[in-house]
Amino acid sequence: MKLKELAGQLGLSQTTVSRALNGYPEVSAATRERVLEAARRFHYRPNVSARRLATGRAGAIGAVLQTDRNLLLDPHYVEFLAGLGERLAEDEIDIVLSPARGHDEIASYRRIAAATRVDAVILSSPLIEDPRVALLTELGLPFVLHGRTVSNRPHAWLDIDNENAFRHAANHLLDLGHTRIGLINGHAHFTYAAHREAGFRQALGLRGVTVDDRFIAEGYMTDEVGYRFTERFLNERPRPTALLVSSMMMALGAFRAMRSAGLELGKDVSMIAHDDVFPFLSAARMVPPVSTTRSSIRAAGTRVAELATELLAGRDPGTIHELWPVDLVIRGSTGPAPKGA
Amino acid sequence: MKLKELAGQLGLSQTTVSRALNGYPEVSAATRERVLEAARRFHYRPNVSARRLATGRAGAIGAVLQTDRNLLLDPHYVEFLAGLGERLAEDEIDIVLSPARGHDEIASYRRIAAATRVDAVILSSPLIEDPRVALLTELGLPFVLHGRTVSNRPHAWLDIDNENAFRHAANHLLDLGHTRIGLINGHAHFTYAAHREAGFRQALGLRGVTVDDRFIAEGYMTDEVGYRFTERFLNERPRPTALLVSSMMMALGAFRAMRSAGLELGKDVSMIAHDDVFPFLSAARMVPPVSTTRSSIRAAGTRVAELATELLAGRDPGTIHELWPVDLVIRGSTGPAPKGA
DNA sequence: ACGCAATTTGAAAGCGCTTTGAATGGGGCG
DNA sequence: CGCCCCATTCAAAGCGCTTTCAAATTGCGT
Repeated sequence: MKLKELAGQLGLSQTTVSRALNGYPEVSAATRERVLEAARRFHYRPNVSARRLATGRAGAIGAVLQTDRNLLLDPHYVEFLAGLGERLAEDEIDIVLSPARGHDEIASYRRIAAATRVDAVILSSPLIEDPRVALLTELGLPFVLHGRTVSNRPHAWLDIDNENAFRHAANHLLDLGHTRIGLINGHAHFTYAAHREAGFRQALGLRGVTVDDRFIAEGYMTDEVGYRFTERFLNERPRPTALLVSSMMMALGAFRAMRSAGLELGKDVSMIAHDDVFPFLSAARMVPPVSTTRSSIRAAGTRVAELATELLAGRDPGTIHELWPVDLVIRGSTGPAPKGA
Repeated sequence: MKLKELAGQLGLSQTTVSRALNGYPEVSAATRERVLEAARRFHYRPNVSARRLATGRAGAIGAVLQTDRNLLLDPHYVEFLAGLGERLAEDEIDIVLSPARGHDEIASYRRIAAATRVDAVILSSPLIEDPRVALLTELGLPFVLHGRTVSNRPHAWLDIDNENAFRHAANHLLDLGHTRIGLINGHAHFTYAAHREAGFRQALGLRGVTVDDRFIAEGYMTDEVGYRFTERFLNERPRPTALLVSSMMMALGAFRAMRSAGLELGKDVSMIAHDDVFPFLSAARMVPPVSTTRSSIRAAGTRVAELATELLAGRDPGTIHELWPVDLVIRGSTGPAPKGA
């Protein structure tokens, strides 16, 4: 069933039917209702390619899938994509995935821009200085950045306030009397990791607590890495009495490492982890429940989708900046620093 | 630069230029070369939407992203997507991602079929009896299944020989004198997990070794789950002397659990894990190197992409069946059963 | 009643490509 | 030398939708 046929059935012109379907105002309410009803009845579905050709829009947004690094980081990325995709689906916008090997990532973006198959792209996990912003600006390909990076080009971004989140978390631990606090972080070249470390250091610095570099570690945000770093930290003497952890994945490993070492979470060692709110991984339901800095990465994806839509509607990227506050949720995994530790 | 302009520049008709560009035979070699050169020089890029409209093809293949279950299974899925996408990219075919909550997965496929935005879809991680095959057959949406399921509808699939893989692996352990062998598997409703268990049971059965159900476990294929099951197994008395593990992710956890228990891999406990060949997770480089049943899931993605292309070219889905043999790679993690265990 | 503006509808011209069917020119053959 | 066939090329007709511009209808004030 194509538009022409539908129009024929209704005894109307394609023009009117098209307008009725797309919500243009110059159609009478009665006609619109009639058209919508008929469209439903005949299961009319506009042909996307035709629409795209006529409007000059691809109706799709691109995302690059790094295929040779960080695959273990995926749960975070996929969760973000889930939020992004769910929101875009409402507007009938596709999300098209371009796999790219890390080394020719730049080439990938060039290809995407040249291919004109997407109206915009989403950038994730930016580095502290990320060349992609300049590149896409030059290519004229609209984009929304999830995270932040230094750049003098005005561009759209949404980020969570990692620095404050970890500052607050560290402060909370300091308030509880902890002074030997470890940080298990993502790779330091990522902005979010740098921000978290900065917040952490500032909190300690303001209280005159020296940061012990042996207790700062960075790596892939996986269970295993969490385990290894925690194990290493706990073998130091004196060992840290509290841990700040960048991901719930890592926290799982950290938790097991403590148990292996015969230490009790929330008593012998306190922990606050960053919680991206995975549906299958509830910090609240763990035993003990884990204190977290919490911010739904899926919600961020949803919002980024909206921002992308606004961008395509013509909004100036330079005006699109959102910095989300992060909740600090205190639960059983944090307790006063043990006395004689 | 559009086709018409390019044709104008060359003093040729659109027809000829289009044919030259798309490799049709009725263009003289000289003309073709001239056209290709000009296209390059003017950075000509065909408009995808126009081409899609004219050919009636979406130029895209769909993949559904389960957003509320199995996200931890993602590394496997994403690795598969990477292979799929890389191959499809060569043919300028997009991969579009449709996020779907598990409960309305069926609705998602209906929506995808109705929207006509993709020419085919890829099905992953099939259940033993998977309703999607019947659904898509009825909807008339071509698809390729990665894995297998019972269905009387002829359909295209590619799978690895999980049953034989685990039979061989189990046989190898039996040859080494192991009789108490544990199986740490993916969820049993997935076909691949069922096949692996079947292969495992057959091998033991043929040697008259009874399978101890306490040593069979299934769960998400993550590090953590591997750790927990292994820990549980090792606490039994007598404990298993060997383990068959469905994923390298799980194997990492299993390995740590052994270490925690003071046991040495390859001596006190042997292990063979299934290796999907993640670029960042090399079984060969571990200490000790891990024996594996090996089959690159990325390569499978690549091949599925090719099969999908053939499907779209008109090949009968009923003729597309590929069952890949799986290598058994023996390394240091397997050794003779300990004497007095 | 009449004229004018506002409302509603329609015809037709694209959007940029593919593909059908026809035209052109040159070469081989009798 | 004339004819037929093949290799090339082209003009034009779509593909299914959006959108411009014009036409038809309605409503209103005077």
